[in-house]
Amino acid sequence: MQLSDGTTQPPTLHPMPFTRVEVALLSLVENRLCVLLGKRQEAPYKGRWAIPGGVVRIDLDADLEAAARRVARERLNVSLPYLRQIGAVGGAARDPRAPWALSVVYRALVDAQALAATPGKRLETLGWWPADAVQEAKPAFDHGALVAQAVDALRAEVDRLELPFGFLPPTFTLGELQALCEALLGRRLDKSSFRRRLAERDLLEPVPGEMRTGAFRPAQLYRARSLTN
DNA sequence: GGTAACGATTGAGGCACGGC
DNA sequence: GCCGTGCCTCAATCGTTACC
Repeated sequence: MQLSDGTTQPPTLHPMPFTRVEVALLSLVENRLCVLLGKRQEAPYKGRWAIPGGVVRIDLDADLEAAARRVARERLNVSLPYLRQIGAVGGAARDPRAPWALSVVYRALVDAQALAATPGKRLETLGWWPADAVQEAKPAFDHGALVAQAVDALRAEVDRLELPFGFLPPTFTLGELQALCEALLGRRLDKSSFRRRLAERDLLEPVPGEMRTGAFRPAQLYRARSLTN
């Protein structure tokens, strides 16, 4: 192999891992946190559900995130707005195609309706599975554990009030924000504590003169302070 | 038919209390 | 002290009912 300084790389002395990226796409579907799985067209695990993933291609991918974005395009026919790396998993028993497989796992929270993903390369169909019941899909490889990691990471962020403002509408009421967080966390939140923590972190600002009118008392509309600075 | 009174509902906020 | 829980009050609106 020719290196950038003109020298030639000697043959490797050590076996290298089978290196992949996996992308866990999360969304709220009917107010439940769900993960997008694709049904595999090819062995191994033909016909089983898995999170979209693919091999890192050093001839195509400038870095790991670029690899994840390419995989999302190829498998789902979508461009993802943002990705966050969860971490990496590796081991000898992870993938029957290789003696040792390494996966770098990314996640993204997306609007399932707006995403409009369609099955791409090596996928028969796509489906949104409830994140808390993903084991019922009998996911291929160790993808059940990877989904659990992605869900835990997202919920830990929401718990810390690192809110997914890119996932929210431009303006929202405190009730709508709390409902969204509760749906992502899969549990109810105390209104008083939630609002006090929001106020302490100074995350939101009221939109002057903007109220959400309905059958009852109009609610104040807010927007993310971070989006306006 | 028009109007007032009342209850139900929901958003917003406050406060006391207990566990850690 | 911090945080969650539970309960309360106040505001605003809608629907129902009673009264004129």
